[in-house]
Amino acid sequence: MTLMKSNKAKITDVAARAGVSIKTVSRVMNREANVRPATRERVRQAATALGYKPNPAARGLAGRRTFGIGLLYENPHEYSYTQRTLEGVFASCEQAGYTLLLRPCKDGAGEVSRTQAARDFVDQTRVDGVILAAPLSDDAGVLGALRASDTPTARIAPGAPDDSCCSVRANDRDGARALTEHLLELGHRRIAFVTGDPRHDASAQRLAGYRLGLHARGIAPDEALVAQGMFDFESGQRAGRALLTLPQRPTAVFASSDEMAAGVVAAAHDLALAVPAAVSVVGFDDSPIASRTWPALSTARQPVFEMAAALTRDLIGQLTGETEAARHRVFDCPLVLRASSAAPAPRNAER
Amino acid sequence: MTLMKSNKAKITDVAARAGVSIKTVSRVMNREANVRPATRERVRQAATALGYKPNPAARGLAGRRTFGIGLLYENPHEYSYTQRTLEGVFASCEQAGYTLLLRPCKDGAGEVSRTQAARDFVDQTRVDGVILAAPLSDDAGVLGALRASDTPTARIAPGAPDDSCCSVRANDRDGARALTEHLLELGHRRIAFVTGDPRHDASAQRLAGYRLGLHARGIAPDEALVAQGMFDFESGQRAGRALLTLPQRPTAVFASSDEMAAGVVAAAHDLALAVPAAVSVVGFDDSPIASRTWPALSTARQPVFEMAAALTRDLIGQLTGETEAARHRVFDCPLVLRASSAAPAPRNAER
DNA sequence: TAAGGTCTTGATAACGCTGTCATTTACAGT
DNA sequence: ACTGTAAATGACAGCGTTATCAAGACCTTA
Repeated sequence: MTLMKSNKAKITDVAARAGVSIKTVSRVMNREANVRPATRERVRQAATALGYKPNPAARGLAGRRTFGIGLLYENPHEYSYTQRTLEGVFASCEQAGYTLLLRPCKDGAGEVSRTQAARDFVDQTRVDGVILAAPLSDDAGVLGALRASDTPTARIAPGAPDDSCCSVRANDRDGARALTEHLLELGHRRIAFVTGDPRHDASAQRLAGYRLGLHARGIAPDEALVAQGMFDFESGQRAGRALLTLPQRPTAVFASSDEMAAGVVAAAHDLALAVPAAVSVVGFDDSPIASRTWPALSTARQPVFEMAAALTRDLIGQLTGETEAARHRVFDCPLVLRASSAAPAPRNAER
Repeated sequence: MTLMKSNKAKITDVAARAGVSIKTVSRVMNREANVRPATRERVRQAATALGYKPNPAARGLAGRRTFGIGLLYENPHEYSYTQRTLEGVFASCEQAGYTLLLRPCKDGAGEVSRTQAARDFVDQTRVDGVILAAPLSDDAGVLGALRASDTPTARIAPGAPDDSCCSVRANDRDGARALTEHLLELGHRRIAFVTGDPRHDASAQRLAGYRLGLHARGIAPDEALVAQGMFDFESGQRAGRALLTLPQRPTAVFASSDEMAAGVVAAAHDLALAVPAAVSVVGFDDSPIASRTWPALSTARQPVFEMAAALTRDLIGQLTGETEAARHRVFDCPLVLRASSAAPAPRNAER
């Protein structure tokens, strides 16, 4: 007869092999204090020898925690942003022994169903905590559902951080201001701006940064040079076409996302305007597309991975009781200068 | 005194309210047969009234299944591919009441650690099944670890489908061939090709399709026109530069991914070669970047979402025993013609 | 009307872990 | 050696489900 390797080692097997009670094994596996080093070692060896891995379901049932972190996001206007966020969240989860669960919340669904999605998600998974990507981080329904279910929450780029949730955001305003100043230093005076999705607080921040930059140089804001976008390529292209066919064409366009900036570049090409010779274009984010357009985009780097990783660490810290108060982190957005911005053509070259 | 809403309804509460045993509640919640409609309805109402949601940990512990599906992927050469895959997997998971767990396997880590990552993942999560994105779907170590742990697996774009795993793939060869024929029909004769990451089976398939297309028109293959790429922008740009500075410059370049095609377009711009006037460029995938370059890329659409969703359905079908044999699906890649391909300049315009 | 099913239902034992609390052991101070 | 306190350990009761299996209810059919 064949001696089949028994299925899976359980805590009792380890306890038996190490000659201790299951409780002691539990203590060792959970790195609890008050276990004699020799005992700890004995248990460790038994566990290794048996290839023991605690059953997460049993742990969850007995201990009322799942070691799961949920990431909720709406349909991304830009794939890489979500992906990089996810990677950052994962990195911190892995380090802390947590598992990452995902829940995309399709757009097109009304607010009610986003709320419902959040509710369903926590009911179905019982994650220990959730991370909300923008613009979900400002969705009152989702926030309410999470609070009702008593699930610790952390928010990415919330409009109004509050002290019940950790949060993280980029310093959009200063980044936008720096980018504006970069264009001003190159000699631009007519600088157009393409705004982002108004549901994201970042949109307002970036616009504010742009205005601040102009103001600091005493340039009067011209509302005709501000076009509405939605952070995506299409809206950028549309805005670009509108701005670049203005009677008094701007010499530079600051699109407040790289996607939109790529759209502006495409619009410029369509109009046979060379970038940056005829018009400079800058974006925001330093997403992959920034280095894939031609010419490559000058932009401000949003450290998405680092932001997500830090936020996740904070959330887990809160879960384990290591952290008391909610942390609110702000990350700077350093300029990344590439080929799409240059000094404007001399005056006589303009039409 | 305040009457606090009790914490969470459990199965005994529902059973009590409906006047049945917990087993009957369990049956109703799991849609099992052999429950009288009237009873079923009574239980349903009790469950709804109490806001009852089964505790997944308890379910997992007692029932030896977690209703979790894991998605393992390596660092994406292209963000949107992973993201779209993930969305497709999620869609099917949600529909079937499964939860999606994620595990990125960073590249740079050696094969051992990818294997270890897979092992750790299933140990830590005890998911019911795992989906492997390419090129993990051909990683012997990962495959072995999964088999050893007896975890049902489904593979995206595996090199050699076998009958123990469901799989799905695009018809890369025919798509590439159609794209090649498109260029031939436009009148191109010197068509260069940029290959993809040799670890992906798709790379070989696309190259084969290209060759088949040429062969069918009796065009002798010219190995000087085939450059090695890795599916990413950088390698495409490098290959593009090399190909476009050849003494006998090709009139069209078929880069076997959109990312690389974008790189070729950038290389053409760098060399002041107009696209498509001086050189046509086509890609493969129809990823977001295809419509964001200028000019927008002609390409073949890989229906990633649909592929991932179908594969996940198959896997879940296998888990629930509805499906017996492993299915292997193949999806066509329809051409998407945009602005980057056109008839070559007349002969006398060439150098 | 009784026998022989089939459909419904329930009692109760797992599932593998953590929490609680009691007990044992170790060690410092006298 | 003796007591007191702290550290280390273990017994055992859950945690909230599903699985097993037996029992009861309800039809058919002869």
